[in-house]
Amino acid sequence: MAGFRSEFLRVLDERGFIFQCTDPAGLDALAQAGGLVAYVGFDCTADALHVGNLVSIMMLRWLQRTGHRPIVLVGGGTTKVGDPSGKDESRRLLSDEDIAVNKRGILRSLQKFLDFGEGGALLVDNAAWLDELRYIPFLRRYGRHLTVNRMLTFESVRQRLEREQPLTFLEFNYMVMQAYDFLELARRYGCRLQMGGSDQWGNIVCGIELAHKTDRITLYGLTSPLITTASGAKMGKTAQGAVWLDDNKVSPFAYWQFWRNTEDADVGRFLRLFTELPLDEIRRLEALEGAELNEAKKILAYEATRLCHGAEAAERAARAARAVFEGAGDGLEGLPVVAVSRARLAQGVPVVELLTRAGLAQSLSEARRLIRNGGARLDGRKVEDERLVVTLAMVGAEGLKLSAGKKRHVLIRAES
RNA sequence: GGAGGGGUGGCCGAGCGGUCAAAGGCAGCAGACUGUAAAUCUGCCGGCGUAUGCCUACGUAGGUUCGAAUCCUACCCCCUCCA
Repeated sequence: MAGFRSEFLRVLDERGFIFQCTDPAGLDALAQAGGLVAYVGFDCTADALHVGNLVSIMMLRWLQRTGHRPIVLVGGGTTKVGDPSGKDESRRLLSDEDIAVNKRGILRSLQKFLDFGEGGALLVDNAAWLDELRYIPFLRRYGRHLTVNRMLTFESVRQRLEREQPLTFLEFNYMVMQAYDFLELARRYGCRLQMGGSDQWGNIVCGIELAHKTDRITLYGLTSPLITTASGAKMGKTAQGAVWLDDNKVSPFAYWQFWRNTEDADVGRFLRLFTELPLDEIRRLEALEGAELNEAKKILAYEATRLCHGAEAAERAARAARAVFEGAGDGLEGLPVVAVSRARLAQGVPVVELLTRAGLAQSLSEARRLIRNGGARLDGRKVEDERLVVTLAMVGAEGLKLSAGKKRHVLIRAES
């Protein structure tokens, strides 16, 4: 599918964003003409986005950078229905309040990547039209164009049926809602393209077909490959769950570390997808071998963190990493800080409690185990006694580095 | 509506009156080896805890028993077949 003429598709293609496209040539021409409006939908099930959403976000970012207009559709309405594509069990239904909170968080995550200023990216909530949809008129107008035969062939549905897991009518309607969203966005904002992960293909196509039948307009769909790590794990899921793009949930230091720990085989691919470095630079970096490749990982970590948290935070994270892992300089202030009151420290705080508070262990028992396994350290020295009590003097003015294993570190600070 | 099967720790999955905080696998955490990689090996892996100690847990609620994840009753949920 080489030879795109529009900058937008060329970039996406070269960087590995394209999995399927309904009509590459047609879309290319449209993009070439300029002023393309495209959207990606995010559901509202959490109060932030995570690394798993990053591919879509980067596609929107490139869209904007190459002179087009991104629309972010949050599923305030569809979240009330629940996407069956996840193939797990039905999702829990959220209240309006949850959804409102989540929407704000999602916007917060996105603002770092997209410009929502005048004439820029648009944030739209499909509750605007879905909430007041009237059943009979809707069925008469759109239901006639959608055949169950067709819908049953979609992957998301087929999987459920084959696995003999229940698929409720409510969920079955998800794709209808999403199809209608596309149509509605086309009407309201002239949106012509929907992008998403490869699991969204069926839903996207459904919208394209609907729009063609009702409004006789041609819409386009573009999906990105499902990103897994070289060893097959789903991207962006780690120990504590998702790697969030929100610095309140995942510190810039932890975010930087996430990228730094990329598997060798993924470095090139991730540089293309998750940074904006020029391709020849990336080719040079991914050609590095053995331990040299670590340099590429640091650059990946820096660039990815910069996009998400800004240059300054990325810098601090990089410095903290150098201090912690290479013993170079004092960049410890870049570590996530856990503040403990002076008064508390004056009385003495058990290390196990500190470990738990710092999020390095989930319970006191786990903290204890960590110590028994020899994984807990204070300023680099192994904690031998699980009953150890940390005092104000130990923390000092500089703070005290508390570590769980080689990779998780936190700075304990006294606070008045 | 009828008949049958099933609900066990984050997931899968054994257990079917005591020796069960519950085999095994996956995931996770830590240690060793390395390059903050991968692979491999070792340990840990409900909570509280100085503790051979206590608490919570095998769908829910009761009951039988010295003792129940295991037996009985009711209820809820899921699946299969029949109508």
